[in-house]
Amino acid sequence: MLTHHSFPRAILHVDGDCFFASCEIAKNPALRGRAVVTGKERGIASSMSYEAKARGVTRAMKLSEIKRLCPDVIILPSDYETYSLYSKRMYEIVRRYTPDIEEYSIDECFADLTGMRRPNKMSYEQMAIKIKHELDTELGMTFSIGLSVNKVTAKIGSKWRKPSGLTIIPGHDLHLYLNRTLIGKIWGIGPQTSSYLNKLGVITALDFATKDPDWVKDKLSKPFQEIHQELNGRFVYPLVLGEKNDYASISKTRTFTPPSKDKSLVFSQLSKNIENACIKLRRHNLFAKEVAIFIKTQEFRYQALELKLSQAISIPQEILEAVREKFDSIFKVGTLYRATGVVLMNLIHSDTRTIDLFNRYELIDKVKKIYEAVDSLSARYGKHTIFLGSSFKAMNEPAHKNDRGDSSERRKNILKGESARKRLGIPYLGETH
DNA sequence: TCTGGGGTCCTAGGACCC
DNA sequence: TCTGGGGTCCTAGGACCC
Repeated sequence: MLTHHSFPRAILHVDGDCFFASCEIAKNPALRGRAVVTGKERGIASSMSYEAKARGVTRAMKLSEIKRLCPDVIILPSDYETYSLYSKRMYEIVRRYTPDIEEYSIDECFADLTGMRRPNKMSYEQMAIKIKHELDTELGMTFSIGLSVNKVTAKIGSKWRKPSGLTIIPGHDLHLYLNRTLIGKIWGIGPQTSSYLNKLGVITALDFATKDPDWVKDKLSKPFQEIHQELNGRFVYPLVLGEKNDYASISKTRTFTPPSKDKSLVFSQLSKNIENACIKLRRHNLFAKEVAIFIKTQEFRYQALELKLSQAISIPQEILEAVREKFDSIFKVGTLYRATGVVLMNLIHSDTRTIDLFNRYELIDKVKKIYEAVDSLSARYGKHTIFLGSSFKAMNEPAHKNDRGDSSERRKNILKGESARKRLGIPYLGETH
């Protein structure tokens, strides 16, 4: 075993440059050279081409603001099917050089190239160069790449020069890069921790890396001790190999405009979210044993409830049944609501033979047949061809449908919001802020 | 950084048990 | 009604990521 004397790894991080906008341009080359922005369906920019960035367009900027800055901008709705396709092609190109790929997100992946010099008959650097070249030319967009000794430092590399950068950071040069990187820019160090560290006199990543491990242990929790290790060149975070198909939780959240006091409308919004969450659940052959729902007021306060289901389920009716009466206990008359959401937790795979599933094979079979039909109709005619009566009111509101139309009706429903940094917490029974 | 949406992991502290 | 300590499991909430 090699666990005792560790050898340097060769970890690659690949990051698509303004990925969504680049996919749109790759798909439609007539857009090349233009200011392209995606996120039309939300009313705010989610990705923009460098031409748009050069004109001052930033993430989460309102479309009206963008048009003012840049009247000839092309604004497109997000097209996740296309982005996923390009994403898969990205993984496959990297996979030519190693089977050890982590499909980290739609526009990023990690690859462990360690030990592949002999089979590939080239150095790690040559592999990085070839991978980048193949990605750029075959996909028609640019990628930024980092090559280093672990995931955290490979990420520093891919961020070092953008767009279209390739940065190699050997272990013995790490300090040169860390010295020029603010601690808050390190993967896994967020605003809380970086301002805390700043107060302790830690400004750069090198300041942090050179602290004693005992000091770090004393001041911070485990994830940060691990980051500290990686910044010192150790390999701590393994790559998560293979396709992502199991989930710890599945959630669906939607903000609707305008906010409403109408109980049946709010409930139908929730119903729609539950339906969509269940579609995803079934797509992955999963069943949920726990569900949390919440409604969010105009003042961003949450009312939530959580229930454990006696049986694992994957159809919305059962969840709705369980939720319906309880909904009344959290819904406050006269309060304006702006969003609803559902989180399905405690998920189990359908081929896991558990007692409660076993007893329900008959039902599951029946429901499965119905929903197979529903899901296939939805696939053919659009996601919302068939929906529950309880979702009806929500279906009449086109605000967030991903259609490419641009009716005035759509326009008036476009979200006025900006981006949120805060993750939605799900407080247990009652309110927080 | 004033409010999208979808995830993951960790930890402190309470409940409960011996 | 005071006094000890240790272990495990669970949950709410925090922090972070894309």
